[in-house]
Amino acid sequence: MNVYEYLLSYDIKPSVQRIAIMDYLLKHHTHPCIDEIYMALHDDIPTLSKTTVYNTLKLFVEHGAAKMLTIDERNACFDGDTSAHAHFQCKCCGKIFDMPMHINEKAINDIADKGFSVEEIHNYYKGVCPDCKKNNSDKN
Amino acid sequence: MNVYEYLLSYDIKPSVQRIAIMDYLLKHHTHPCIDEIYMALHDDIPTLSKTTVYNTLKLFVEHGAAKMLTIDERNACFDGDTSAHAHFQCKCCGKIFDMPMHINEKAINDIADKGFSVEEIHNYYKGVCPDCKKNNSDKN
DNA sequence: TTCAATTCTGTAATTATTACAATTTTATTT
DNA sequence: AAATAAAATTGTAATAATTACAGAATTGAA
Repeated sequence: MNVYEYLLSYDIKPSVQRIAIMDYLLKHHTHPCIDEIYMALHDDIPTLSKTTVYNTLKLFVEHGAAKMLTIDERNACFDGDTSAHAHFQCKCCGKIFDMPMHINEKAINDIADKGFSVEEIHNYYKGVCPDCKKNNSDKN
Repeated sequence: MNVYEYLLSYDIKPSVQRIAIMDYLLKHHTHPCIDEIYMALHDDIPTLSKTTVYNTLKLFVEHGAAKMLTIDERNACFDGDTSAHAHFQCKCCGKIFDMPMHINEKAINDIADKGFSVEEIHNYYKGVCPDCKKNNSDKN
């Protein structure tokens, strides 16, 4: 399935901009922020507006085609991988990595039993990634 | 232990402002944002500056006396309860509730085995709280 | 009491995000 | 194919959260 059809499957009308943004999300697992996407696509689509990137990602999230991450304190990041998975952000380089998510059914049930409707599960870790650990030890 | 000693135990020099802010955090489990704290303390300390609230919370987080939550998309929230626990934010009213955290030792070990140093575990849910569920059904 | 260090304050600057009106593009109807 | 309507995009301006910073106030030590 190409990106055009992929967007249609989420009830999103494909446009040049939307296809380019979704394509970027699907091909780059860097959990990009608005600016990363905007700058990356600016070469191909010089008329692209940052407002369009904002609007488009909001649309994607509303239609379930992307997820917004509020892991980074500075600004929102976006993930084209909508499957259940956890994340790890390196405090040193800021990169966000994908990690497997182990859903605890009992924990969810306990919350539901208290009368809460659970719609989203967020799970992430912070620490230092292997690369930064290596680089830091090299300095000594 | 009073708040004065509590701050000292985290190597934080107590001042009128710091004591008031930590006291607010310890007594209110609402996961307040900067503005909530600022407005709540403004009556008692009319000279309080919002910059001081920012600086103080940053200091608390650095010393481990408070945790910053980036659950709410609008602005950062703060938690004086530094024990390991999860959260639930209601998409309707925005309130953040405390939930028990079930740490999955195996998941942490798997991440560590990949060469990552895990320093923080974040776990939260989003959905609708019991009160909002009730209010929404009342409208029908 | 004097001096130095720390803390606090208020304003200005910065940055991310949103609002909105005008323009462009796309789809539909005649 | 031209005219019309609807939707999407753009760019600028506004908003809001956060940070930078310099001066004032407070604290602690000599």
